[in-house]
Amino acid sequence: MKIGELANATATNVETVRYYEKISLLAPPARSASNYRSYSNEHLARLSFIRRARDLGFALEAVRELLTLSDDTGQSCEAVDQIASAHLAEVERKIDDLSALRSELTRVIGSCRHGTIADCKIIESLAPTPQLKGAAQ
Amino acid sequence: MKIGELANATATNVETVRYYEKISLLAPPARSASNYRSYSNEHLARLSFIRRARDLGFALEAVRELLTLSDDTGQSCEAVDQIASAHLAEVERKIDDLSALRSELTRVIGSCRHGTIADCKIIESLAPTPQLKGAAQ
DNA sequence: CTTGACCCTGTAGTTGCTACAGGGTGTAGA
DNA sequence: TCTACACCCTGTAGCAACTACAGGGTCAAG
Repeated sequence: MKIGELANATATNVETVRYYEKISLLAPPARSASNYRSYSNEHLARLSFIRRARDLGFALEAVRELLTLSDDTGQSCEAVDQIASAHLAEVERKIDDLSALRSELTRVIGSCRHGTIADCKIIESLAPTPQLKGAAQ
Repeated sequence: MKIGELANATATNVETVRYYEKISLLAPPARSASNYRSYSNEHLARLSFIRRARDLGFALEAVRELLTLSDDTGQSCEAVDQIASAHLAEVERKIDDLSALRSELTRVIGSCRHGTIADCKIIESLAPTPQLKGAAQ
């Protein structure tokens, strides 16, 4: 199949497919007489795997490792579990960070009395020790 | 004060300070005889504002707008409120996305029976229609 | 007078794409 | 047959927000 069909089948951008080939995440396919890329079902399966992993938020380097591991069917899946767990931990860390951010933003926005900038509690909470402004250097 | 002192006072990287100057977020300071940057307290206040806004997750372009607005003390703070609220909405969207991701990852990892890759539920949940593998192209 | 900490400019790297520019190919309709 | 159009090719530059050099200069202490 041609690159456009593959891209379509996996909801991927054509440029992204070529990018994956460039960084050796996807093997270079055969070429037609007119130099068009010609993909096999193996390529389709591989790209689908990549897409699914990306949808789960895995970094490209993690996807690369997962792909390698998935080929080594006899090995224990400990390494896979480890990559996924590390990723989950990272996701949880981000959620915690963003939740703290949300609280703070909600608080700051909630204090806004919708007056002028001079009285704006949002600006105030950003401006540190405003009395310094214009002071000697 | 010199760039190192300013950086220290605001928990910022020296390179980041120069970067902010380059993108015109921070005004170019005076220079010493030996061409060292020499910052005023105004610069300190400005950079502290930037840092605080960045800590709250505002994009640099949003910070730029907030800085401009903060100088216009007579104006209504509606625009400020709007920027902050839009940012909060974005943060909430990200939290939702990550929460969904967490659920899915937890489910996938939880199904792992710690056997071989061939039986690995994590790999399986990434691999789409695995029976296609190696099929004709 | 040398060592070390600091400062300077400018450029390239990071992640994961996306968007051209400037070409070639293939097919369907007038 | 011509031509329009959708698709394909390579290569490079751009995005956010820094970070990390390379290859220099400055300054104070010992």
